[in-house]
Amino acid sequence: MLKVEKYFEAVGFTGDDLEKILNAFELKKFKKNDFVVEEGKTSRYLGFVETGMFQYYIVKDGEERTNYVSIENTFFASVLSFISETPSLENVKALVDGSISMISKTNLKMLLNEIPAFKDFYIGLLEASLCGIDASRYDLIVLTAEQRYEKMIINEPHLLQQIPLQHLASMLAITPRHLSRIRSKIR
Amino acid sequence: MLKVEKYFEAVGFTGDDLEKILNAFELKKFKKNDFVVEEGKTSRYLGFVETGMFQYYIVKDGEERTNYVSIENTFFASVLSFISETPSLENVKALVDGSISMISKTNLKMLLNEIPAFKDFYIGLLEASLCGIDASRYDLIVLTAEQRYEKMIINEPHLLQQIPLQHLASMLAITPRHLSRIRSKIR
DNA sequence: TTCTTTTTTAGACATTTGTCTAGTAGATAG
DNA sequence: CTATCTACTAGACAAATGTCTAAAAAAGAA
Repeated sequence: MLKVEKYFEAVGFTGDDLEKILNAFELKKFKKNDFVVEEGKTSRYLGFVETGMFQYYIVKDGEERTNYVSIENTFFASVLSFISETPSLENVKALVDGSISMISKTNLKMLLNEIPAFKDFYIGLLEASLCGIDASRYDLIVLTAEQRYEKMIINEPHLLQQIPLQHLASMLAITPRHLSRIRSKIR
Repeated sequence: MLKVEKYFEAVGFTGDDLEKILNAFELKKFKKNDFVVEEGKTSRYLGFVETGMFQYYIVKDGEERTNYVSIENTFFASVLSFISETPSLENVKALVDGSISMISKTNLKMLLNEIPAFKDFYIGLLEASLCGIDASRYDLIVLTAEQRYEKMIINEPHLLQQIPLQHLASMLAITPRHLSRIRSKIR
């Protein structure tokens, strides 16, 4: 059973509605380093991570700068591209083998029109995303790099264990060199 | 005529719906340095700036750190507080005398339930906010302080003329000292 | 295992940014 | 007009962070 199914059940969808929702998704598999979204191409899909981890990053001066990493049981999209239908500024690629339940923008609109409760679900999803990204931006402004790292240890310990430090560094908006310094200081 | 009325007309609302929407808002006036939202208090209002400018900031180590400044004809809220109904981390205060059309969360929910098209409007508002804040976070990670300042000159020249540099500095996530340095370098 | 590649650490030094402080200019109040 | 306050600039120095480089450690492949 797909995780996306459990998710929508837990949110309260049943019967025909649930079936219609699940039919709107399709499962796609990715091998390590496969691209889900490529810079310059418009991404018309919203994804729900079934398995694996997916890294968002942009290439700046030849280097990968990671914005975020999505893990199992979460929705994700290349926000700007998906919403405004413009070429994506960022890449999304699989950090390990994994799979994503994806829904096209067309199907999403169909669900929004046909299932009233789905609109409320989508509003909730947008609101939660807004809170998450607002809090993240807030941290970038208010906290020091060291404080952001400590917060990551507490709030996202799974990332620490699974993701190369170089990627974590750019999520913290610092260089790997500096993260190494912070780590040696803290221990 | 209130700007919020023009706004909802332009978005396509008419007749009873428009009237119902406008009745849900109430106009509040603020004098310079009045608080719209206070840290620690839950903010249950969404606002539409009619006149003036309103500064969001948090107090860190006794200093004001500005997150954003809202100007005329834009919606705003203390996002985290409004959506998740938790005490606000930030203050919002009037930089000059001004007025805001405000709608309570209760009234917002009422409109969402009673006017189907209002749900679509709200989805659009959330999507636009998400794009805006995502782009802003992106800039904080990818651009240097100098590049962020140059972008502000191009995209938000009105801020430059109206807002004290100390506030602009913290919007750029730097100190006034450093902004002064950047300004003298660029000219 | 052994070889190879990737990840992580860290030294040395450069650059960026912050802190503290003071001075100047402009605004405002009396 | 004078005194006071606020905004802005800037010098001197300190702290934070980046760059370049190399080596150790860990992970993966043969």
